[in-house]
Amino acid sequence: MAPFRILSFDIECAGRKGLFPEPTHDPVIQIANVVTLQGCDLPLIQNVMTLKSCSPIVGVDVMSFDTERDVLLAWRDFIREIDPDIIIGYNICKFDLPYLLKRAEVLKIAEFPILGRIRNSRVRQYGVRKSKEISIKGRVQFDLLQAIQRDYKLSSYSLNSVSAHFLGQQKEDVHYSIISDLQNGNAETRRRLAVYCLKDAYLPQRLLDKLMYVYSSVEMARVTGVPISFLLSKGQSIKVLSQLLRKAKQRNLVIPNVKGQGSVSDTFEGATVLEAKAGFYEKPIATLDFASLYPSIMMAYNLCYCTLVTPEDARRLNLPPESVHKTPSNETFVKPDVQKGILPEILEELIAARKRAKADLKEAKDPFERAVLDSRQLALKISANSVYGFTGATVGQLPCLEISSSVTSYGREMIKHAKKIVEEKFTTMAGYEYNAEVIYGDTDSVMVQFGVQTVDAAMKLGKEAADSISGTFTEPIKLEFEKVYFPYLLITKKRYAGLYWTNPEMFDKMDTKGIETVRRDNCLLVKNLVTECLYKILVDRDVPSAVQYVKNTISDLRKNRIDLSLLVITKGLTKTADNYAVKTAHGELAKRLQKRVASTAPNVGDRVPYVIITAAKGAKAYERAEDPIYVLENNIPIDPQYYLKNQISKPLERIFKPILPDPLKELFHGSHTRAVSMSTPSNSGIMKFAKKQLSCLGCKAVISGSNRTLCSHCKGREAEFYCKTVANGNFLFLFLSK
DNA sequence: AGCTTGTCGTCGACACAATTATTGC
DNA sequence: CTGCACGAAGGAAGCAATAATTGTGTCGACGACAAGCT
Repeated sequence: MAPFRILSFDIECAGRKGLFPEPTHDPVIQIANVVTLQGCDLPLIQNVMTLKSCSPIVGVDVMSFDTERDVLLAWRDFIREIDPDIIIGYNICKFDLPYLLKRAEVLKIAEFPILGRIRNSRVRQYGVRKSKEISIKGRVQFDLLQAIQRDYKLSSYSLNSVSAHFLGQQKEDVHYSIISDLQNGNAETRRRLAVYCLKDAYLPQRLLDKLMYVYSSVEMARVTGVPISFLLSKGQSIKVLSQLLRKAKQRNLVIPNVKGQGSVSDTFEGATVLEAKAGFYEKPIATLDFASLYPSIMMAYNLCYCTLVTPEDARRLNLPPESVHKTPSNETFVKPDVQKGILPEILEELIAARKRAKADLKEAKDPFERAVLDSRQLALKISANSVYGFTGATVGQLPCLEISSSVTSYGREMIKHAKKIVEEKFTTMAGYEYNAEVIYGDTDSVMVQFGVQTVDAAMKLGKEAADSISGTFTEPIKLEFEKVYFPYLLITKKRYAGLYWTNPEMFDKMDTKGIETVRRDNCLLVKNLVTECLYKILVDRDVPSAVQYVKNTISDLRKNRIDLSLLVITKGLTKTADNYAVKTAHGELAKRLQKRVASTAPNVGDRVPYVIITAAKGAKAYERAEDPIYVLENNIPIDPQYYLKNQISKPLERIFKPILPDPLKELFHGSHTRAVSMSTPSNSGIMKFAKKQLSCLGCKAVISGSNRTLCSHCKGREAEFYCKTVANGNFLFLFLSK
């Protein structure tokens, strides 16, 4: 099969100065395209289509046009000539594509939206208000923003920060307010804009390649039987439904349409989380996991829509007890010899295929092949796990709480059973050296302290326990020994940290769950501080050094020596400010920003970055939240006390609690807490750089006057250089959205 | 006039429930 | 292949758990103030 042709593109629009471009008013001024073949590193074609003249760029085909109409039509012709299989970009499905269509409509270019592969098929836009869906027949659209938002949890999803995260490189950020200036300048400034635009087309291609999206998407589409476009535009349930339909057709069964069947609004009981015996464990903790718990339960007990026996069915059919399973939630399902379920069959296939993929993965040496196989096994795992969720989705296509509540009820029994067996079997009475103790467990796992001192011994006992307990369950339910934590810091349910060992020689990594280190709603300062402390405690086993590190950080914070970027907190905006029942910092800030500059204000679904500034005593946090860039620009003082009290003290207290007798006293009381100063961020490193630079930030010429950042030549391009400078300072990308 | 006493409002501390965001599995 | 009439549609995995913050209510301390007493 010929390799896919992939087109990555980005458009720039001239907005009225400082505002987001409106497709009804503001023209498309540049389109950058990068064409690659799947599997090839070098771009096949790189070009830029611009309005008005533009200086040449080495290696790039720069095409200048007199009218916007010519630019759009040139792009249409380019698409038809290149005939790409996949069209990608960043936020193309919500911005670039609808914008182009709208412009063509405004300019009355009826012949523009003929981009598909079916002759004369027009590009169609579905949905008027909220969801814009554009169909280009025969070509797959793949929006990297959507993909990354779906697959990765990041603090910011700007192309800049995403590129920094995955590719280790940043783009040249051009402030939205100067795009018009660059366009209205000369051929040279338009060249600058073109380079920027081209980079925005190039980065999505790099991301697609690096994250192996083509492989994983094709695999996922293949195993679940949905089009690739569904993977980004629709949820999990469509995949399960697709598999169900596929299987049902083979069996000559029909699936009822139950959607209009009133509101099944009640919820069902989920999994058991064992009580966490909090503490710092300096003995190895073995972790036993049920492999694919919920799928194996559904297979073991033949749970399916077509095996469920309702009370009426039971009366009518009068089934003998030996041909049914009675679940702990008191539902009845027939055994496979009466009727084999569709869901177990789907799951069997998915799991068998995943096993093959894993085996292939082990064999594979070539990195390219490994990438394919790894994404394949991952796709199968995800598919298997979402089958249970589908049956419990009361607002979904085919809810069946009898199945989902049965699954969880079996799960609850099994984790309790596993705990009981471990604690009954591994005792001094039975000839073992120590009494084993289950210190924690969540849904499908038990953490066992066998009492032994070495990782090796814990592994041996773990394997023994897993094997003997597996034997007490129905096939294919299996308890596996997975890893050893040593040492292990258990804080509460769902929050712990430890060194993760899979072989007795060396630990694999430091693993943290639920703690501030893995949460996105903390500032970087807290995240870094907690990570560093845990590292010192768990890896170095040096508590005094961790304490000293905390003290130094507190001292720096008090003296305002912490970079502002480390103090930025981000939270997702889930609804508009008016719809919040209680006022929230990010919600109120979003409301204020909306009033300030509506075009750049955060929307629902965006993450809102903010810092806490000083204010009158007793002021609520939501009154003190402020946009980090606004804080920088206006030299507003931040509130170190807030960060000390509300951000870093509690998380540190929780971590040190099992280790130090009186953590608050040890960490927060002492000479390092005395040096209080109320300086503004202008004293911090980053702004010193920006304000007091003696050479011009634009052209690096030395400036004679003292209070200027730009020489007379570069005056007037402040915003552009501001962006560049801050981006180079490894700073702005952390929170500059859009 | 100077003191005592009672009332009233304010403030801070604290407990508690509700809301919100996020993660674990 | 094109044009027209007609009908349908939107669209969604789950629960358990922690922690921060807001909002509300209660309680006690404290000071201001006025009235009354010596």
